[in-house]
Amino acid sequence: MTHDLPTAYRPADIESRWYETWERQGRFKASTSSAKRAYSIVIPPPNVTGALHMGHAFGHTLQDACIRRARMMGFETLWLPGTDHAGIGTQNVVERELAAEGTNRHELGRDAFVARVWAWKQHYGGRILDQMRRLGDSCDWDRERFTLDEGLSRTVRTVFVRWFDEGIIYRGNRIINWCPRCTTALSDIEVDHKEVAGELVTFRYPLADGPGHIAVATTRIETMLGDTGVTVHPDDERYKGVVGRHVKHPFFPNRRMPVVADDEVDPGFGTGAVKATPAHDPLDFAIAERHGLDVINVLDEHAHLNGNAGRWEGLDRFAARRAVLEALTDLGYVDKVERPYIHSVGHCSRCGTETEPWLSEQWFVNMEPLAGPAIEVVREGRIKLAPERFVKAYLNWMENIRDWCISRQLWWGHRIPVWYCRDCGKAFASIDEPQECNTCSSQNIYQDPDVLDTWFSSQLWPFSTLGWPEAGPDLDFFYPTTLLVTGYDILYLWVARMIFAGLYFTGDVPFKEVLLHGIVRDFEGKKMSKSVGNVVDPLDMVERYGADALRFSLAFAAVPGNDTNLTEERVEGARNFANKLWNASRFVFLSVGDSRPVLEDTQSLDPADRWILSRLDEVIGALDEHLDRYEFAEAMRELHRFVWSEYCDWYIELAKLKLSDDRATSSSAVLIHVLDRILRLLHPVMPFITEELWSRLWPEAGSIMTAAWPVTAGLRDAHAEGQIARFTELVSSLRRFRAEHGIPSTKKIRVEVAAGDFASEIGEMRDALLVLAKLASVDLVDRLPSGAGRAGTITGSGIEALVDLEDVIDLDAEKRRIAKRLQDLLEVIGRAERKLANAEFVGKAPETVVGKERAKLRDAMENKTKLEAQLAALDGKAAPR
RNA sequence: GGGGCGUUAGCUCAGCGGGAGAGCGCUUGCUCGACAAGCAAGAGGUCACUGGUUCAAUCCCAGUACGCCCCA
Repeated sequence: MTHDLPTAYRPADIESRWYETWERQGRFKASTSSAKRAYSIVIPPPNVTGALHMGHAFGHTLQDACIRRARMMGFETLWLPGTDHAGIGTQNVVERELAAEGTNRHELGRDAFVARVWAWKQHYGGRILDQMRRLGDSCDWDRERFTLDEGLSRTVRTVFVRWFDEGIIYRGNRIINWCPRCTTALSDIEVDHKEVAGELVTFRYPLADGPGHIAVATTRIETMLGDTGVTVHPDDERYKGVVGRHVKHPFFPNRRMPVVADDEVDPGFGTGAVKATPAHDPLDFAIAERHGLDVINVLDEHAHLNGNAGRWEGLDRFAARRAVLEALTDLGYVDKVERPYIHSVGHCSRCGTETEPWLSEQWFVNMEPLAGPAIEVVREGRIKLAPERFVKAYLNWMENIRDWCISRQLWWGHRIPVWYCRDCGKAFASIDEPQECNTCSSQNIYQDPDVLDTWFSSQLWPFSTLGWPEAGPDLDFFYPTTLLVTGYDILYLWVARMIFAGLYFTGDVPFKEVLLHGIVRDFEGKKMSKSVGNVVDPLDMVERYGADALRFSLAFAAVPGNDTNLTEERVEGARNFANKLWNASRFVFLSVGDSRPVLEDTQSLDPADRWILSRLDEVIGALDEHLDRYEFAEAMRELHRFVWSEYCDWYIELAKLKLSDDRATSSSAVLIHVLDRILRLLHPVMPFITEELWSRLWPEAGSIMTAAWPVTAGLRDAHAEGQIARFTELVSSLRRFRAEHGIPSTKKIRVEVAAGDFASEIGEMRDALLVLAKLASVDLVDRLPSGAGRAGTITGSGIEALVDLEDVIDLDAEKRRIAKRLQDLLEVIGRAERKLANAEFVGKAPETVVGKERAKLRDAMENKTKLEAQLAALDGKAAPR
C-alpha cells in the first residue's frame, strides 16, 4: 500500500479523485435530523456569469477551513452554495454580446432579451461552481440556490409586498445617481467617487431689477441651463443686500430666478454664492423644496440635453459643457476659468461612466425604522464582527444611513411586484400576478417595468436560501447561521443590509459572527485587474501547484481584516511544504511497513518521544486559540514550523537512529501518532493531500473529513523540552563549528563534552549526538582539561564541547570565532548588570523577570570564563612556551 | 471635511510592555537511504521621526512626516 508513493507530491493525481469520492459518499451533505449542534455558513454568492478569481479562492479557503474544522469537531455542518444573478453586470455582458452582433436589447424586446440572458446563464452559470470543486470546497450541493430561482423570487416578492404595505418601501421623485450608459438608477454605494481634473468656471448672473450682478462658480457649466435661482448663506455679509431679489438668465430671459438664503450653502466655496440647479444636484433639490424654486430637468436618460435646453437640445453633456462655456464667454459673463480643477466626481461602479445626479421617479426603502435594531445587535455583540475594528465603520455608516434606492431600469432581475390601475390610478403590490385592480377590480392594469437592485435579493440570502418564509427543518436547524465570511469591501453593500433585513423578517440575527477578510492584491500591493494584466488565476495555480498549495498560501497570508499580496512564489512555497509533508509521510510509511503500532504507554518513552508529544500538545492548544480568533496566518505559521522544523528536522532524524534497535516499536508508534495528528490539523486547509496520506495511514478508517479534531493530551513535558532544546543546541553548535572551520562532512571529529548538570541527559543521547553531529567519538567529562591542543564551542546553556585540534584546520578562524562570542557575551553581561544595578528595576519588576535577569547574568558570566579559558588554551598552542 | 489603516531584514509581511520573527531572495558547504520542491551553516534590522507614560517602549499615549483605504 505504500510502495507506490512517488518521491514528489503530484496533486493532479489525487485531487479530482478525492473530490468525486467525497461527493459520491455524500460527505458534504447536511442533515437536519442530526443530534449534533449546527454550524452553518451561507456562501457569499458569486456572480452567476463570473469566473473564479483569487478573491473567491481566498474567501472560500477560509470558509472551507472553518466548515471542515467544525465538522471534525463534531458539529452538523452546512456550507450552502449558490450564485447571484448580478443584475447590471450580467445584463451588461449580454448587451455587449448583442452589440457585437449589431443589435441591442430594445430591438430584441424585453421577453426575448430576458430569455437570452437565461440561455447565457444556463451555458456559463455552472462554470464557477465547477471551479469551486477544484478548490475542494465542501459545499452541500443539494442545497445550491440561485437568486432568481422561483423560490427565492417568491421570497423577494413577499418581502417587497410586506415592506410596501407597511410603508417602508415608497416611491418618490428624487435626485438619484444615474448612469447614462447603463440608463439606470444606482444606489449611493454603487457610485465610486474619483478625483478628476475638470474646470471651475466662475460666471455672472445680472440682477434683474437693477444694476449689478452675482458671480457663481460651477464645474458643470452646462447645468446652468437648468438653473432656477441663486443661493447664499444667510450670514454672508457680502450678499445681505441681494437676498430676495432676482437675477436674469442669459439664455432664458423669461425665467424668474430668486436669490435665496440657506444654511446649507458653503460660504467658502467659490464666490460664496452658488447657482441652484434643483434637477441636477441633490443639495440644490433640497434647497428648492425649502424655498419653492422651480425644478427644470435639462438632461435625458443618456445625459443628452433635452427640450428644456433650448438651442442645445440633443448635445451630449460634455459637448454641451464646451458649447455653453463658449456662448457665455461670447456674452461676456465669464469671469474666470480655473483649469485643471481637481474635484471628486461619481462614477458607475459597474461600467466606470461618470454618473449624473438626476431627478427621476424611483422606489426607495425608508431606512429609518430599520437602522436602529441593526445598530443595536452589533453594539450589544449579538452579532460579532471580526476583526472588531470594523464595528466602528459599521456603526458610523448605519447611523448616517440614507434611504436606499432599489429600482433599476434594467430587464434582468426581480421585476418590481407593483401594478398600476389605468382606471382608478391606484398602485398596489402583490406576491402573485394579479388579474385585476385590488381597489376598483378593473382589469386594465400593468406592472411596473423596473427591476429591483440585486442587493435587494442578496440581503435575504441567509434565510431565503433556507426556505423562508416557509417554516421548515432547514430554517429551524441552521438559522441563524453561525458565521458569515466575506470581504470588508462589501460590509455596507451586503453585510449591513442582511442584518437589518434578517432582523426585520425573521426576528433574529442572520448570523452570529462575521469574519471580514481583506483583498488579495498582486506582489506590488495593487488590486488585481484584467486591464492591468496582473491577475493571478487561481485555477492556473491549482493546476501547477495543487489546490492545497493555493489554499495553504492564502491561509498563510490571512491576517484578520488585512489585505494580502499574493505572489506565485508564495504558492510555490506552499507546494514545497506539501511536498515536505508528503515525503515525511513516505518516510514513516517506508519505516513502519504494514505495521501500525498504536501509542499506548506514554510512560516509558525516550526523551525525543516525550519532547515531540509535548510540542504537539502545545501546538494543538495554540492552533485552537488562533483559529477561534480567525488568525489563520498565525495558525498556519505554527503548523508549518511544527511540521518542518520540529517533526521533520529533528524528530524524524532522531527516530531514524532508533528504528533499527529494540525501541523501534515505541518510536514507530510516536511517529505514526504525530503524523496522524498533523494530518488532522492540516486537513481543514489542505484537504486533498491529508486525505490521500490518511487513506494510506489508516486504509480502513474512512475519510479524514470526519476524523476527530485533535485535543491536547496532557503530555506537556517541560523537562523533555528542555533536554531536547539543549541537545539540539549542542548539535547545532558543533555543526556551526564544523562549517566555520571548513571541516568536510565526511570527516568525523573527536569531541569531549563537559555538560555539568546536564551530563546524564547528554549521555542518554550520546548515540544521537554521534550521528547528528558526525562525530568519531564523544567523551563525556566532568571538566575540560586546561592547556593547549584543543578548540571548542559552548552553548547558551553552558554545555562545552572541545574538539581535538588535529581536526581543526584554521586556528585564526577559531580565535576570531571565540572573540566574537566573547564580545556578544560582554554585551549581554553589561545589559544585565545595568538592569540589576537599578534599584527600581529590582524593586518594581515582577520577581520572575528579575530572576530571569539574574540567571541570564550568571550563565553569561560562566560562559565567559569558559570561553576565556578556551582562548588561553588556543594561544598556548599557537605560541608554545 | 469625517473616519480607518499602515510605516519592522534586500522583497512581501507577521508579531509584541521584559533579549527582533517568517516566507522568499542572498552567501557558503553538501550525490547524509523521506524530500535538490531538499539538507547544513551564515550574513542582513538606531522596528519612520519627535516627545510623553513606565523600573522597562519596536509595542501604550500624543504629535509630525510619508503612503493607502473608506465615507461625505
